[in-house]
Amino acid sequence: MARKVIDNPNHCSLVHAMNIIGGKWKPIIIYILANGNLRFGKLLIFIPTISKKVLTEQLRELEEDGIINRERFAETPPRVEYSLTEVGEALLPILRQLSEWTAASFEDVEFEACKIVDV
Amino acid sequence: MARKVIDNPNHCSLVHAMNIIGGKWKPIIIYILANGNLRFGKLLIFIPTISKKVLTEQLRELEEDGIINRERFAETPPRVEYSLTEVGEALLPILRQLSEWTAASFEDVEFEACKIVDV
DNA sequence: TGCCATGGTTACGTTTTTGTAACCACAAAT
DNA sequence: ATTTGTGGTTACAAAAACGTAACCATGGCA
Repeated sequence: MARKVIDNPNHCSLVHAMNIIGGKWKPIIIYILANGNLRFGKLLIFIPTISKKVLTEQLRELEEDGIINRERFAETPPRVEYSLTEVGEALLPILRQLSEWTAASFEDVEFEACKIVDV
Repeated sequence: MARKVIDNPNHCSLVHAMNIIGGKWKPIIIYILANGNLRFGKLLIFIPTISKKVLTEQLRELEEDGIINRERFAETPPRVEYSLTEVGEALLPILRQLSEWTAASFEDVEFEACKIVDV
């Protein structure tokens, strides 16, 4: 299935950035992976409202863009672990600032409420 | 028309941020308004691929979220000027970092190619 | 009197994104 | 021999976003 991105004739870096992290789920995936490697199944549990299909799609695109690594182990049942690349890690301080900006600018928003819990 | 936002039961600040700036056009609108107040018609020219309808929608939502101001002058034909609020201005350094991150991480992306030209 | 420009709105249709549910391959355990 | 668990894929349907073209109100101007 061909991937759709925003038309970006000027190669604008902001448009490019939004193509990479601008999906409904991608910032959340990145932020969750910031806490360490995670298997596909765990990601599904951490993001309870995402569907298998969409999670797969988002992970593939993030991998294609060099934001995350995908490591498949030769086991059965299969085990696959996702982790941030260096490029992906470099995004974290910016996402954190975005969170801080929201928390500071809007009431009823707590900083970092997307917290990781044990599953 | 009811506005659709991502379900955010935990009030996660990152999800909230993406609800506000995560659209296809919103970061671009914000970045363009960073250069000064602009009338509706000029915005349409600066973003040649957006439609009237969608621009109106995006501006209304940004206004509702306190990111931009809308000033209507009592003239005919009508004149309406859009500008960033303080909250919107606070977003600019973050968007700039996002641009820099993209430019540094990906080839064929120039920093700040979304430049303002005279119209 | 009629026409113009601005900043919209509306109805409608198309495209894109997201969701649902069923299915599959593999090997290990029962 | 059958079941189990993981990490998917596939066909299909629903929802959301986006685009197009027509329309409108206002007052100034010819």
